[in-house]
Amino acid sequence: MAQKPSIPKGTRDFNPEQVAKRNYIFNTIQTQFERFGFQPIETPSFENSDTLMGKYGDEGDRLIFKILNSGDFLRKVEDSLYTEKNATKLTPKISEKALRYDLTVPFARYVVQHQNDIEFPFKRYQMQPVWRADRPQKGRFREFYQCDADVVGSTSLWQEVEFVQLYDAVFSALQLEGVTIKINNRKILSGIAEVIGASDKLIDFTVALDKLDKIGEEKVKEEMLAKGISEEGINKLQPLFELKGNFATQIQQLQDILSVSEEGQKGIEELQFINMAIAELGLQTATLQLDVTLARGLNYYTGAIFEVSAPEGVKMGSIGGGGRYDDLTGIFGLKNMSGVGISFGLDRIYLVLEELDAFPNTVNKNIKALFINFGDNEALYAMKAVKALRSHNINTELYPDAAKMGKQMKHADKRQIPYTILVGEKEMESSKYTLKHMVSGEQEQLSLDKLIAKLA
RNA sequence: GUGGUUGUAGCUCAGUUGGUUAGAGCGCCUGAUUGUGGUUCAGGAGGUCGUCGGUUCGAGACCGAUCUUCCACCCCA
Repeated sequence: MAQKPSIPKGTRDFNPEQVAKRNYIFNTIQTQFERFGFQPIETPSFENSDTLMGKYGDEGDRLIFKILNSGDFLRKVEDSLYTEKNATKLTPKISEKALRYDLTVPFARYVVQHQNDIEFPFKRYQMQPVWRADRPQKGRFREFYQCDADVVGSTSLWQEVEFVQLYDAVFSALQLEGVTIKINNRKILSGIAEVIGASDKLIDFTVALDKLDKIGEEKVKEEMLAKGISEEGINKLQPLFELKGNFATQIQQLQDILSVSEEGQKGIEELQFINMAIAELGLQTATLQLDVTLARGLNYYTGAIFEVSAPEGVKMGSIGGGGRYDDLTGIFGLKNMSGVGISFGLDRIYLVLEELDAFPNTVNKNIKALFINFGDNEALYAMKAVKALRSHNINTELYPDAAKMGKQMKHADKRQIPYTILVGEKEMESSKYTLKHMVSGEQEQLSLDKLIAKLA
């Protein structure tokens, strides 16, 4: 009868230590979000399917977890549709709800739905799990947390500047030094596509360009050619493959390439604005880097595109991403509402901190001392001390059973509790408490006041 | 969704061309030690070899399916 228990692939249980570490990351991000003026909202874990479907491209639709209708959901399905076995057609008939795929689209829905109650510009943050029916890999799960901060209702580029500062603030607070904030602009990509006569193939063009790091110049050219971009156009890209120098000099070179594209020029202006502001304001530990091959979320980004990569040497995909979307709420019927935002991948940040051994020791919320139980008389006496310690904000507890002392000590040892406190007949007579430091093994006799002073 | 990979005790892993009762280290339990854990010593428990089916006199090993792990694509945090 007993079945071997298991959890679905791509999901995880978290033990107390892991939860403590995750909360540390959550709290750090939350503190910075609030410092920058963002306010929290939450949305349901599942949405109506039509809210989500079609917002992330075909690939995205495939990765959305659909929720089966309740009841006798097959009864209403026409026989012909059922026997056709076409999932794309059948799914909408048997599933009307789906699990949240990211936090941005539900946020857009939220803004449109509550537009009359929202004071714009609206800065919100949201830290909730999202689900993707992806095939799991390292740092890639089917249930994971995103921590998003977005602003809607402002086209000001100062927002982009703020988000670069926010990324820097969070990763500095996490003592995760050396992350790279990559930035690009949709208008630059459009401009380049325009210049090479491939405006209608923008997505194909950028998807290929995005792989430059991974597969190299030649393969990128091959892929572009295969997607129908002319050889002449690809030749015009040559200067792009040879971009060199810092942010400002790369911008200079881009300016030459994009001189004939109005949209490209606009993108350059925006990047210049952001770069100059950041150069003036400075960053604590992160680096801002122009990356013209960066092409994420093109289904809705219209201006800046951000991606954060882990410090060099850590093998991990991006640990954050974001960008500006001029018309995300448009699909829900609210026009002219520009948004810009960033996301932190909690689970990946966890893996990076773990790999770099960068969690502080203080994440542990363990109790500071365990009272040894010598029997009901002694336990009642000890409980009074427990109560006194707790009233001084000292985390402590009494071992519940009068078990053998060895067992109780071992329990304290296993839980890595720093102190044990012994209160037996001897101590009760002298009104003292025997405090044992578990690492050194040293013991001392203390009055209650001294005990509190020592552990507080 | 495509291609590959992994699964043996709580954990990490051995297990020969298919051959008796499947092993080790660590961990766990008991005792040496009825007011002292982490060290030591003695003893002990624990596995339908991921699951289902097939080949065979005989399967942990070979074959198939399925689930799971990890990796590369695709895509993405």
